[in-house]
Amino acid sequence: MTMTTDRPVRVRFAPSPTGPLHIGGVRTALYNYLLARQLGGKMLLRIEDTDQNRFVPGAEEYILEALAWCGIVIDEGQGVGGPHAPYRQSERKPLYRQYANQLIAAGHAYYAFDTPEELDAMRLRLQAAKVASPQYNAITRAQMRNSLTLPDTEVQALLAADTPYVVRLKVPRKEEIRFHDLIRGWVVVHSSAVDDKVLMKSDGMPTYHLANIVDDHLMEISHVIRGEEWLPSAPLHVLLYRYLGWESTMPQFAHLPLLLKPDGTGKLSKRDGDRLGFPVFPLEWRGTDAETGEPTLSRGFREDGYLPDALINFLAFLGWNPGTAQEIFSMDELIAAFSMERVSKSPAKFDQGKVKWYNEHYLRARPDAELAPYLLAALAAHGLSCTPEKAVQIVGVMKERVSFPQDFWQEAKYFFQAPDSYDEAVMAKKWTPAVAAALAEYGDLIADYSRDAGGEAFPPAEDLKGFLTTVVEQHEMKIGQTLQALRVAVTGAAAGPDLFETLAILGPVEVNARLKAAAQGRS
RNA sequence: GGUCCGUUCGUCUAGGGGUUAGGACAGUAGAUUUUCAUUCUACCAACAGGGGUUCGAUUCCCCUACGGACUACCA
Repeated sequence: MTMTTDRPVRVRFAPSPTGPLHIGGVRTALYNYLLARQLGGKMLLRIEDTDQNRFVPGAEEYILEALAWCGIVIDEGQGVGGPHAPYRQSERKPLYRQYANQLIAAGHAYYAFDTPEELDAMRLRLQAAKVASPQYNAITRAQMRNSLTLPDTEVQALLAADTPYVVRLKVPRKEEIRFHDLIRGWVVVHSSAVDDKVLMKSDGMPTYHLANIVDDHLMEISHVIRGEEWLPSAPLHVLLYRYLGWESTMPQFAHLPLLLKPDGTGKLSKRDGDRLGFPVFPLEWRGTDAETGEPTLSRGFREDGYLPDALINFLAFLGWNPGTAQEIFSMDELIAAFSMERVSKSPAKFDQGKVKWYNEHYLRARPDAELAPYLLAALAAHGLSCTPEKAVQIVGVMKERVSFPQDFWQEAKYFFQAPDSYDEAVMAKKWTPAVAAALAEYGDLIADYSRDAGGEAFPPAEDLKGFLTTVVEQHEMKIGQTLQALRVAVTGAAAGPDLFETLAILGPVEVNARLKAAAQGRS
């Protein structure tokens, strides 16, 4: 088998625009991209839209946007251009015919005139006869209406009469087909298990199999990295390369393990996301239900608050690992560390908990200034605003305690709105008359301090703590007795970031006002 | 049904003929934080089963079981 290792590395991601890009597709694109970058090769994007019936408007744009959001950069192909344009197979339609003809001329393909009804009948007949694998193949084609069984004159007449036909590959009856897979090693399949696949459909469009091989060859693809669902048809593709005379430049294959549902078994599907409450698409998708025609909304990782770095890091580890203890990888680090040899053979279940963990990690690692816009946006949506500086401060103290950027608003609400209710369990226990008195004095003290500075002073957290210590000592109490009550009176909640940091952000005047409001409500 | 692929803690996985079978997530416990979260520490937890080969197999081979993909004029 030929291993064309010395030619330029060119990989491709070749999705069908039949809907939003699935998260498994994103991983396939990612592995392609990592390999291309690592080896200094090119990453192509080709749109495989040979099925006119399944075309979904907007899907192609979605794919482009999703890849861009993930940081997967396309070097050549749809949306970018390049020397092999067009990169949309529907626009390459005229190109495929000659290869089908070449195959027919060489005796490796033939015309088949069977109607769908005849094909159904054939399958029914074979099933009834308990044939192991009912298919159009070396044996059954002898009973069908094709250019192998019909006299030449009749074939010509049918063709001349524009009778609908397909072109099928003439798969040899007894032959062992071997090919090497980068992940699985040698795979051997007997040709009797491969059927005479349709290469050209009656509408004149090639099927996936023909178009894929022709384009991969023309576009000089060096590695075909795709999902495991393609493994069964790989022997067919090998045959195609051989019969087309391209075996010496046949790409290397790598069939990636599937992504499974988190519960139970089976391939991760669109429905699992809705069922289990997590996205399976990178971006939100507005589609229509295939059966009811109702508009549907599928959530996306982006809209759910996942950071692209986190998603990518997580996805990279679903089926691959560096063999070291390192778990956190930037895209550049992934590029450097990736290797197809370390991709596992077995499928992986999608782990919701782990993505969340990655997201929390990346959220905390992100500079406050980059997180602040999320808070600012939520504020604007609620008709509120604050200075960018304050937003930076708030996300700074909050990011340790949230999983997603959208949580900032929920968690930080009390920085913008005085509490309208208080944690009663804590208040009942901690808001004693003595504590109330001390806190009232504390509020006045810091407010006065601030007023002396023109109402503008925002003392640092340690000063605020110092004031409280002083007041509390005068009341012959311990500071610990007052802390919980102070927090709840000011924020309404029993838990939150460092109390004095919180007070520092709020400012003395506001703190005092809230303290008084809380006291009033309880007197 | 047939063909092909797969099978290590609940999950993602490392490892590999002789190991206390390692890490991460989750879970549990503790420490820190006079809060919660973070962080840190500890604990819990696995080689699908049966045959070989071998001094020795979780590792290599075979079988079984289980799981998955494919089996369209869809990709």
